[in-house]
Amino acid sequence: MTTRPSMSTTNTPDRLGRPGFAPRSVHESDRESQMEPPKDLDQLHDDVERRLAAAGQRYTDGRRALVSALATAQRPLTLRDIVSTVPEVPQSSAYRNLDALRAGGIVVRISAGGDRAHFELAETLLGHHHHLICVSCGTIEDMRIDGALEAEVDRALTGAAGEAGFTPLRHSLDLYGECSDCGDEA
Amino acid sequence: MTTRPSMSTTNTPDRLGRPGFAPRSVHESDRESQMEPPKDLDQLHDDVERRLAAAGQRYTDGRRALVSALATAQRPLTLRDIVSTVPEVPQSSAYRNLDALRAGGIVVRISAGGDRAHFELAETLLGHHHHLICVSCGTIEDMRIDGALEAEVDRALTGAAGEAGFTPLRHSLDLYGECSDCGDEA
DNA sequence: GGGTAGCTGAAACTGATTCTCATTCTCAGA
DNA sequence: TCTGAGAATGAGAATCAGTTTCAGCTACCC
Repeated sequence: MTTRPSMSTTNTPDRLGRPGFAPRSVHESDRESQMEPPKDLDQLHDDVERRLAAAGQRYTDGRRALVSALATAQRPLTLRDIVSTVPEVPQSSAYRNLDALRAGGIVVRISAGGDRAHFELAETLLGHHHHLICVSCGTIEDMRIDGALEAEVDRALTGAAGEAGFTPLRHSLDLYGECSDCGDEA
Repeated sequence: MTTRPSMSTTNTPDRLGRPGFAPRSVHESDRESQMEPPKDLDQLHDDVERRLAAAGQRYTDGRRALVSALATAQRPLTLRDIVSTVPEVPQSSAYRNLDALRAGGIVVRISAGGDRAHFELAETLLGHHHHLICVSCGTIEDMRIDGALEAEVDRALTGAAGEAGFTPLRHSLDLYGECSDCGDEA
């Protein structure tokens, strides 16, 4: 369960965090050995194109630009971030295309970081990870934790869910705090 | 302007779960022994009143009604839920008072469950807990997990946060899935 | 070339949340 | 009991993220 990209993604091709595209955070050098070598952007685009095709959708320039922006950013972005990074894609198209990418299991939407939604590539592309969320500026960074602990958490949650008659799909484990930038200011 | 990025509870008294007010989920009988006996509503109101007073704010009827609604609900509520439970408090006052209660560390706002925010009593009143979030109907239920695992998660997160130069405040561990109601329908 | 389904951009719309402002309430001090 | 200051309230307007609509465009198949 854990990793199912996102609720709406009923057509997601594969299951658990298959590490994929480039590593994104500074603190994962220790994982590098267990990961496939990071894909480059071209490989990512090929992968995305294949998935969209499987979902009967085209991989247009606009969508390609969005995926590039998300892949390059190394962290979840708000719609505003995305639109300012890729100004040639108007807001409405950005929303619509992110939606198409979500339906294709390429992108997930995160609601944790305050008022506005963040978007990032799905865990099937990035691997399972968690978030560091700055309570001051709302920035979200990726982080990974030990696999064994991950499994234990998953087991505990599944147990608790069962007791409540709840069918588990995935978990989210986020840490709220102050990022180095905001902490320094204080 | 209230704009303080939602989680602005920078004045929250303490970090991770000090158990307090009544137990709220079915699966915590095993914790009961380690908790203070559950407070009743009157005690809760006294506590809240004291905290608000300390923050230089009054505990008016409207605020009291909101706290009662949240305490009675046994789960996080949306603004809509709250207003329909306490129709004598108009929407604008509800938002404003929830804000005051947030500033006083009485209430927290949860953004996990989709588009609309949920509100619940702070962990200093309810004890540390997590959420089961239904991806179909958006309902959120409380749940608790084993204390030892909790500590381990906390340690792991704090470690990862440190590496990223991040000052940890609290974590959130939520399970997404389908609640029994929505699962049954399918 | 013609047809068609999927895309696009602009603009209007929706719904949650916040702000404004006139009015009312509370409470300490006179 | 009265008063003034400041806090709180209620109604409605404003804001803003996100969604929908619609007419025009494009890629692709025949």
